[in-house]
Amino acid sequence: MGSAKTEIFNQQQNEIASLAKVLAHPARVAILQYLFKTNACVCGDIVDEIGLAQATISQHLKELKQVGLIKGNVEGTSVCYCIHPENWKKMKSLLHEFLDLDLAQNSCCS
Amino acid sequence: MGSAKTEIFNQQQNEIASLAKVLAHPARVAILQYLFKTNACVCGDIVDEIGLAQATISQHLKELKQVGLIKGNVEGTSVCYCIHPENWKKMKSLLHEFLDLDLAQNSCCS
DNA sequence: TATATTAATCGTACTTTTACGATTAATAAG
DNA sequence: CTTATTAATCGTAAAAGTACGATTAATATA
Repeated sequence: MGSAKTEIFNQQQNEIASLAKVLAHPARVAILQYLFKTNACVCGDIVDEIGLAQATISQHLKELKQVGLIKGNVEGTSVCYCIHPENWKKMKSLLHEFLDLDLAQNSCCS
Repeated sequence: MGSAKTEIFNQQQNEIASLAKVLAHPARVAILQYLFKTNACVCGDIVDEIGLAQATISQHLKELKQVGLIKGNVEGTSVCYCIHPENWKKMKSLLHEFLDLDLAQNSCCS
């Protein structure tokens, strides 16, 4: 039905999925990398850096902001974006916890 | 248009997005966690463990198999699944590389 | 005040994802 | 050979995601 049955999963599973979902588009990955690279906050340069329409970038920025990975400051007519350090760290630890699950020494599927 | 403009992004960005996309559903997160937990490979138990229809689970398993995170062995009338250790490690290092980008000591957005 | 600039939002078209019942294919058991 | 079991695939409905032009809102400048 196009929408996941989140009720049947626990909070951690849904959180991991939500965070992964926001990383599941190359444009958003590129935006985050660009924000890390420029360090100083950036606004509409993102539109120039990435080759997508202004409306599309704005939409992606909204999603990144909604999960809390970035924050934006209004500066005159433009808006300055940057990584949200605390929330980035939270995401990191949540994903690390999942990614670092122990691999079985022997798997039955050879 | 529903499909991402992958041409305008580099390979790393597209790979990160692809891997994130497969983790972007709680059912697939739950399946992976269950495979880690059971260690020994599992087949249709996954359908019982998670409360989704057999066809839906089969679809999710297909996606996990397509990105290489799991593999399946036919055993009689049932199929045994497990984590693909090498590919899991590859995904881990790719995502770690991205997640561990350095945070700026001072961000201009206060 | 009028005009320019910047970014968010609206409306829309199209694609992909999610979910499930029904069917099919393959193997095991009688 | 027939029947049961298991899982993949098909078909389909509904929801969500992607992208962009056009519009709107807010601020800066002349």
